[in-house]
Amino acid sequence: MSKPKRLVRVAVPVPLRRQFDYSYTQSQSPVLGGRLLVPFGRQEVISYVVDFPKKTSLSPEQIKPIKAVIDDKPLCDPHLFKLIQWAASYYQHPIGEVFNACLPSLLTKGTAAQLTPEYYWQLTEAGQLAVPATNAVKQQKILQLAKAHQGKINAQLLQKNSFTASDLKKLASKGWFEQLQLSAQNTPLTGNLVNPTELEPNKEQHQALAQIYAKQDSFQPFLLDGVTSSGKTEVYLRAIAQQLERQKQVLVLVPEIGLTPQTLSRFETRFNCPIAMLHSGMTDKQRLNQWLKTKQGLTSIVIGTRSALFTPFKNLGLIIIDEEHDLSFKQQQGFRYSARDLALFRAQQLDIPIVLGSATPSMESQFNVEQGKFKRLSLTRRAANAQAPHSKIFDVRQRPLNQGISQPLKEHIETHLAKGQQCLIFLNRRGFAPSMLCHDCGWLAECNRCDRNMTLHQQLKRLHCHHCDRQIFIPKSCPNCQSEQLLPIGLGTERLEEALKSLFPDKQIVRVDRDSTRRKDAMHTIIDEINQGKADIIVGTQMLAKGHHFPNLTLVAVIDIDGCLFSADYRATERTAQLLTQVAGRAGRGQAKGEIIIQSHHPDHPLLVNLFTQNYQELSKQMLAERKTAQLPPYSAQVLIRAQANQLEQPMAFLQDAANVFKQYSQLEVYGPYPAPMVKRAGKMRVQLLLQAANKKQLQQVLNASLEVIETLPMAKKVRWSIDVDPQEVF
DNA sequence: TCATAAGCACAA
DNA sequence: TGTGCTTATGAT
Repeated sequence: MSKPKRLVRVAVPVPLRRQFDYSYTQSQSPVLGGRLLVPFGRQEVISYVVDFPKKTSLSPEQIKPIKAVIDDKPLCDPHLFKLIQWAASYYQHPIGEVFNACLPSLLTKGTAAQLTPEYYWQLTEAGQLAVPATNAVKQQKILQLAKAHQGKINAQLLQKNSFTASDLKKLASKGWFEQLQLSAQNTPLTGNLVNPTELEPNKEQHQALAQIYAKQDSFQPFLLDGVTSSGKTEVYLRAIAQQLERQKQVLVLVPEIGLTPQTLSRFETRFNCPIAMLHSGMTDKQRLNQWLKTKQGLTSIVIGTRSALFTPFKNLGLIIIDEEHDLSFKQQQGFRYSARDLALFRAQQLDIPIVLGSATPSMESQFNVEQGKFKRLSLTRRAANAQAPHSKIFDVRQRPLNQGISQPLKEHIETHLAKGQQCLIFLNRRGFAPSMLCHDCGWLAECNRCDRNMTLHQQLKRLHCHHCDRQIFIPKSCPNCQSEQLLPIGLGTERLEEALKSLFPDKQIVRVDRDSTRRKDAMHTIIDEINQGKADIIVGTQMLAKGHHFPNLTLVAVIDIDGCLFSADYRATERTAQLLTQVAGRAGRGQAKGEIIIQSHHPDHPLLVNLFTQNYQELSKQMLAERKTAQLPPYSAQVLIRAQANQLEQPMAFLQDAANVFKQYSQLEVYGPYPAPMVKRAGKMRVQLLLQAANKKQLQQVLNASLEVIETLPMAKKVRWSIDVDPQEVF
């Protein structure tokens, strides 16, 4: 008889929908939601405690003892722990991988969950008076930097100005600086957290706030539906202020590219409290520190992109989701969660209000308003003196286009420029040209690993596949017939910029796309330049569509939207309408009236006509009605099973087997399997299977019952497959 | 005949 | 997913 063992059930970060049991000794004390080091196969891995089972179906000799306990206190509070478990089950994703995706990367590697002290450098009296040698340029610059910041240089400032700690250590050895510890505990969380403001909310903002205030202690989702420049941010700031005064913390989620410096500085000037801004330039250590501080209640506001949703809070009082319609809230690979939807779960659990803001609300949120789950708060008036812009569709059929620009558009640009105003030319295609063609034999530059053309980047002198990242030098001659007549095909932002430079030789033209803003801080610099009036014409991709505020920008021109008007995906209309509305919203945010011009070969297309004779709000009512008639989400629920392998036959066969399993459930509609919109990507052949049920609950039931069977299908091991609950791109 | 690549099973 | 074992391929 073996004596009963102490058992612990853990989640291991492997793609297995299974949990594993280990034993531990009396001297070890693992905690729920804490980490363990366990032997796993031939390795040792970090794993997460999810349960302490009384008994197990395994025989005692199968159970290995744990190697070590890493945390003596839980990493996740019970709420976060429950959120993670719920998310793993809802998105049908292995729970160990979910833990890994939710925690700061240092914690997944086993780093202790302890705040490491942060240091800063303080300029000494000797440093104040120090005069470095004339050739010691770096020393001079560091001293200048210190003097510009009250003698204090912290790690961020150091990094931002590309100095290193060893530079400072050298100066410290001269006695010019001393290193001091920044104590987290001394940051004030009481007293005057909110700085006064002279901005008075208008009537609509007032009404919205009154409703939010009224629900300060209970779960209530609000859809803050406000046209561009109607002052959504001011509503956020005041709603936050109210929670701060009650000693509560606030979580603000923003889209990936929406972290505009302007919005951030508004937060910083308004609040006199520690704000954790989780941005991409942060080191892993800084991230962990902000995470730990927030958990201990040492920060008041957390602003971050989708993964910030999983920050633990001591006392969370409000969640805000800015630009809630934005696709970047849905992770598109691995653990495919929607931060917006999980935020709702979190708010419900904590019984706190949540505000989803957008000028172009998603169909899902409007549906929730319709169902009475969300309360709509409308802001219809543009702030201050801003007038609604005037919009026109230019029919470019049979008209000559000079690099995509029609003569009337050129004249409109001239008119605005003549008044000293700025123009934004929008083209959602980066690079010089979408492809390259041989004039003699018709050869086209295609990616050999994907079903797409390679984009021509003239500046980088490369052909670049935007789908698999393959890059090659531009060939001098055609690989097929050796002709040197290789021509760019189509129009990208690089080429448009070049064309505008020759059309308006005496004007300043800047380009804003992923390529021109790749360098660190480049975005910031460019935005500053635009606001200082150093740019007359701005060429940009959707990067510029959101959130930016350029007071002197009066003309927005959309060069080529035709490609977005026809798509098999039912969500394409919604996305195009959102994009156009957001881009249009950049015009006329200052005193002068704005103008929007859309060039199209389909000027009678219902989407364009409806968008401009009505507005997004009206159009979205129609779109919602169409979804209802067709029983498409949000009036139904979908899951997409994706599979890929080297040959098309394998994922096809697997998904056919899977489809046969799913077809046994009468609640389901099964569509497919069918080849993915881009069949070949990065050398893999991709196939998908779409499942639809009347609602999310039914879909969950079927998935829970059927995935065990799917996993054991013989083909399941031969292909790489994944589950996408509430998919964003179906066709 | 050896060396490397591809396929496969398994994890408590 | 990472590992190690087995099998296939192929160059010399």
